[in-house]
Amino acid sequence: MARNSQAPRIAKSRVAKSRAGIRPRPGRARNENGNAHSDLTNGEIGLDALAGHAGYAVRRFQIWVFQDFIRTLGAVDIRPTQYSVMTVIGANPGLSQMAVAKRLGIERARLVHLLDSLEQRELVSRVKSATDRRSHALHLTARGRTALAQFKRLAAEHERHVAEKIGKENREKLLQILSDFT
Amino acid sequence: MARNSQAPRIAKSRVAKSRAGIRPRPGRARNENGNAHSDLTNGEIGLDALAGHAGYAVRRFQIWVFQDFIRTLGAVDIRPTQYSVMTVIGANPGLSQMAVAKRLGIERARLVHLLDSLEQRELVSRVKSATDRRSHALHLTARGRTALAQFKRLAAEHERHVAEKIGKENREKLLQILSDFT
DNA sequence: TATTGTTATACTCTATAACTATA
DNA sequence: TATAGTTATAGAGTATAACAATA
Repeated sequence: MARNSQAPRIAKSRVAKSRAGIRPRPGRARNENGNAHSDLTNGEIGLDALAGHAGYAVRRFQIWVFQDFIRTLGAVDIRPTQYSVMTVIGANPGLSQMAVAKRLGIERARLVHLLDSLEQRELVSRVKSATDRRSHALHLTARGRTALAQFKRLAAEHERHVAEKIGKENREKLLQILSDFT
Repeated sequence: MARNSQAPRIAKSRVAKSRAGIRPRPGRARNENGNAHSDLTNGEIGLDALAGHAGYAVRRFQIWVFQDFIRTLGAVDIRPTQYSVMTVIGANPGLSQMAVAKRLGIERARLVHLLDSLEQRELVSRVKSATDRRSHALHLTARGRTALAQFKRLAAEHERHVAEKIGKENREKLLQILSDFT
């Protein structure tokens, strides 16, 4: 083990850690609530402490959902953010990059790269705005419209996976609870 | 505008885009559903197309929740993942790094850096396991236990913010729906 | 002066691979 | 051989700052 070894070790630009002298009570593990692993009697790692935290559950769920989305749309190589960009442009052709970025909560600097990639694939095109020559009007190409229709069918399949995972009613309740965040 | 300008432009390792000839119908914007901005009558950007997508709502909600967590625990400089690591170690002292990583769905390589930072701040310590000298038993330091108690009070305040945002009942329903992901 | 799109940088997070010391 | 911890690297994603063209 490099860390904590007695031999001097080379560390590039990282602060020295774990001074060898400091070691806490290495005896029988006792948890911070005073009980000796009472939450481990089932052999699993106790996480009661995180159970009441909305953010933790939401994070884990979001990871699952995105992974399923990426898997389900893997054959067409479209990720969630790319899908959301194409969907917004498809429903609102002519939007500027700023407008799309604001609507989706994406940094405009990042949208540049997302659009570069979609434009290379000839799914989206930038058109110079006639009224404001600083801005681009965004459109789907003919190919992009056809492709988006397919992406939407796959996304619907993905939504069915979500419904299978948490239950149809729960999915609908979830969408209702989070409707402000759409 | 550098992009699409007629003058030659230097592009480092990026594929040439937007051949100047190809420009889609720049006329009146018409959306891909065939209706002319029927979803824009209120002056807002239509997103009906994303409304039924659980992943999108969950992503936006998760961003909000994490930002509030980071803000609420900003004074103690603890981020969600650091909090979850300390909480699991606090509730299950003596766990190995692998066990913590698996339980929280973190890459073990990433946990190394997370623990480096927590160890530098003397909140967590690695103790060589007596039974398996490859592994470290993880413990909170005395300082870590005191600190975690304070973090938990702040996290509880954060949860109240969540309840204010989506409603007390909705928060509880959400936790129930997502209980499998804890 | 302010805004749009762009470029660039830095930092976080994720995903991998390889290395070491152990088992 | 396999596993635990570590190091390193590459790709997303996020957050900023600065710049040119245009308003």
